[in-house]
Amino acid sequence: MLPDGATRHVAPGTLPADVVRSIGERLLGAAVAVSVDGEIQDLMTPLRKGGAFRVLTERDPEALGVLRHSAAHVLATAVRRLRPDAKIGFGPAIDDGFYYDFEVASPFTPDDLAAFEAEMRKVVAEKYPFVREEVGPVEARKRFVDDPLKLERLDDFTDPNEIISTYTDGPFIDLCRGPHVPDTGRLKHFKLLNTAGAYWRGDEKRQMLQRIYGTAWFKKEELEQYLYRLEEAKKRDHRRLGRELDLFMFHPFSPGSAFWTERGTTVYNLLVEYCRERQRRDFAEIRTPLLYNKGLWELSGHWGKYKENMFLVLDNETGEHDISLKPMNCPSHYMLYLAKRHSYRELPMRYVTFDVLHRNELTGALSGLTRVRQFSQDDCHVFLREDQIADEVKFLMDFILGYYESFGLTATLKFATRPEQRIGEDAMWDRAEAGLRAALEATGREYALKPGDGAFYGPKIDFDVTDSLGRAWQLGTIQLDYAAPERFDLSYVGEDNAEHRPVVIHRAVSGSFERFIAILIEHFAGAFPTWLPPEQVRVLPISEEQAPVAEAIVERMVNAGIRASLDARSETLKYRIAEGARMKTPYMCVVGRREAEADQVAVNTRGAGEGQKPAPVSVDEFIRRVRAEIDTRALTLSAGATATL
RNA sequence: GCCACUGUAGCUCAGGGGUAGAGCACUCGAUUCGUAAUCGAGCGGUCGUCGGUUCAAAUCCGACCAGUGGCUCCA
Repeated sequence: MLPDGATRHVAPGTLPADVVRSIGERLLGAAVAVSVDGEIQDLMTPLRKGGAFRVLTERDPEALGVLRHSAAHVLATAVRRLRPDAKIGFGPAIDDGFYYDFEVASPFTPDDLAAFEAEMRKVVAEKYPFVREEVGPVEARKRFVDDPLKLERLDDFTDPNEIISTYTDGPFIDLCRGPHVPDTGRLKHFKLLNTAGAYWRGDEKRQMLQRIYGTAWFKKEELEQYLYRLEEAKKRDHRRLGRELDLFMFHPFSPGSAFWTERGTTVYNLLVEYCRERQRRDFAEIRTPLLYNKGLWELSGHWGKYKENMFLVLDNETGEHDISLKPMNCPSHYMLYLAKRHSYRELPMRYVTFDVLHRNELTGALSGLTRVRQFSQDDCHVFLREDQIADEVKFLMDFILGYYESFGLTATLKFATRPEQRIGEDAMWDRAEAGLRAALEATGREYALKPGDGAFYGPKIDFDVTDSLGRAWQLGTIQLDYAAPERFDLSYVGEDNAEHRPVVIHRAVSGSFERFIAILIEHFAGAFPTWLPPEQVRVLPISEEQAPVAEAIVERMVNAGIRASLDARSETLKYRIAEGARMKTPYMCVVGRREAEADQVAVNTRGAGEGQKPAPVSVDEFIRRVRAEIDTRALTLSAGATATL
């Protein structure tokens, strides 16, 4: 069945290429692959079933994955030519590109990368067809006798009747499911990007392979756009903007912990305040200690499962390292819950805290503000009855998504189930997963399934936001926990006057303020909405003559609760405008003779671009508008508008 | 923690066995300016740290520290 409704009847085993040829010879030249009932396959894999048949050309987004997968093979072909000793691992297509893993005696250098790319261009010029063959496991093993990694992969095929496919392009053969483009000549616009180490099969106990990353596109402009996008993303990088906007810094004396400048601290505190404000009504804020004896962690299970990540402190009296900085808040919240008897009437009970946490992250895992050793979460623990789970999850989800929305952020949802390393019995996990999933589905939102990705004490829903480089970061989370109430013997008194076991939900919204700020910096490219930046308004007198008037205007703004400052330096207006713009100040108010006489300011709005026509607004009116923007936490800047009100 | 790369002035970077460089920032002076960097002068670095090779090391080699990109882990 073709998209136009026509049908072709072919025998099973017919090659898609033949079907495409029957439609048109020209189409065959443009075809990259075909889609049969939504499944993508290449032109040289025999058809096994009929169905909706669609020819994929360079215009179809699904074809890109096929191209990139083939690009990985071309890369391997080139590497094998220049480094015949290289053993091949896996080489899939990924978002925006592809990679291939190799096991080699000595790692690749950047020079090698250039040589491989040049060799790839030769392989492309040679236009080797991708030839698919289907063999049994025994024959397959013969073909890869010299490739131990491929042999290990073949160990997974235990059925002797299994059909295994191989693809050959010129001198290179790979164990591969496909699909592929018809020949290596289809690959035109590509670039190798970098090398990296990667554990064989993602297992840190196995040997480290050398991975080469690359990108490939159908059109030259697409490749150029992609490379341009990478450059632009770097300009948004929160580490760079953090320095340029003078928000925070890092120092080798405390790797993984941020030093917040005066400006950065202002932003940080504003976010904490905002977060606190949104939770004032429905959550109870508490504070608990930072240091604990190991007894608490033994009770919670962290001592066994999480000790590697905890900073241990020497107890001078015992001479033992049996005190630790808390890496999580949960156990301390349970302590406070345990201090009283609770009625079913109190539930759900929500404890929230902003305490500082420390986690001893691996040095190689640290990254700017997104992965640090010291941070604060807006961490909440809800104690509730089992029958309240669905309502509570909905409440928390609405809260989290509403919070993101107020920043213009959107998150993707993940449902993560039991990991291998876990506490609690399977029956408990069955109940927890079913309960959380039901609550999640009741909200009707889309989500991705992440099997085995749950916390060691329970399944969770994660809220991910991506940074400017496309890396996903977990911000919010909702984690269901049946284990902790057991371990800590938590209880409440029910309607029946008997003791019952509550359920605990762990919840974070920002993930951590550190990570959240990183995401916000990149999301706004450093240009925060009016309520958030350290400096909201900068007032610039044109000459010394207006300096006293400008100073008085700043005073009025500050009294109105606006973070305004004066720039009356002996520099040209041009210079001061440029600097204010570089610091991404929302408004720059110029005061010249005309404005001074009329009690006005000429407002330059951030983002309006060079050569904008500054708007004269009365000082009182401008203050009123900025205040309104701050109070509503508006995401756009409009206080500079000239409209007469 | 593992693999690769990087580390030169506060920032961005050039230099690459033989006297340490630029622009910006900063300080001072001049300029008082109508919208995206005014001119001049000055200050500022034992070239990440420690060791080795060498007549001589910022430069070559090694270890360590930190950062970057990945892997593993993870808010």
